[in-house]
Amino acid sequence: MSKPDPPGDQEFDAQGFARGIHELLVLAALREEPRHGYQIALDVEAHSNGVFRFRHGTLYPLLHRMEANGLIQGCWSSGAGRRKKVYSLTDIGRRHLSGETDRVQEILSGLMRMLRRARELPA
Amino acid sequence: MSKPDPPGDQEFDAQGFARGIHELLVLAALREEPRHGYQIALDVEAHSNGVFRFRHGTLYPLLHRMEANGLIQGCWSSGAGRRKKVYSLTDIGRRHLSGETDRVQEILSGLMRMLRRARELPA
DNA sequence: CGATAATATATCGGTATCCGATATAATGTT
DNA sequence: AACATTATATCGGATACCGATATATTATCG
Repeated sequence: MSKPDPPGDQEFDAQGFARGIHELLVLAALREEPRHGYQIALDVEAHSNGVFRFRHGTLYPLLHRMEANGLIQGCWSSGAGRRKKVYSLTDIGRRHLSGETDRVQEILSGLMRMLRRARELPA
Repeated sequence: MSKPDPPGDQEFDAQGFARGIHELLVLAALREEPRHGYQIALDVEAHSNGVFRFRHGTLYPLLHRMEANGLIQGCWSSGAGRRKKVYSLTDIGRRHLSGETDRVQEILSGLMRMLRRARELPA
């Protein structure tokens, strides 16, 4: 009763945040301009200094899910060359990104605070 | 072949980090002194400003897993009152915590960098 | 030109995790 | 006596991650 979330618009909470982290990375990667899947993976890897890496078995199902959920929209590039499905943010996705960024940053801050605390202890 | 990890000593990587975040929180909570499960939950909630909360269905299986994996060790308080299982860090758990803290902080830094990047963009 | 690597997308299935629901029981409170 | 809180435990559904596998095009190199 307290969760009227329509399927396709579940939000990150501190609990689910871990699960949804990849989703947020995709949204962030699409912030500037549309990209196709492979590009997103490279982008995320580059901008996280190689810390985050998408596996194929993770990336493509994720993109399908996010498209089904209305966060992104993909269209096949009709040009020459290899077929690519280029994704762009929908309004929902854009709102989602800006809305959740603050919250996730707060979560990360809390997390770093806890880790720092554990570090600073004398023994 | 590249993963000789004995069961019970899997480490966080950027991928698995999300999965193991609760584990790290438990380790951090036990850094100072032994605590029992319920106490750990309250501690984590307090020190994360309520951002992280353990559900029962998450906490206790997690503690059992971590004990089975040798990261923590629990013993039942034999005193009066409600029965409590008091957990303390093992050497492995302590090493794990200090070893992974750096790495996770690096991961979080990378994550925050990406989010900040997405925020700073003009439109 | 033929072989190999890199690009690019897709799906399946095993496994692990999270979490709501449910159960139990002792203690504190009113 | 009734109820809330403390305290632990387990089960099962839902979901996500990821290795493996498949397919096809383009680039590179000998």
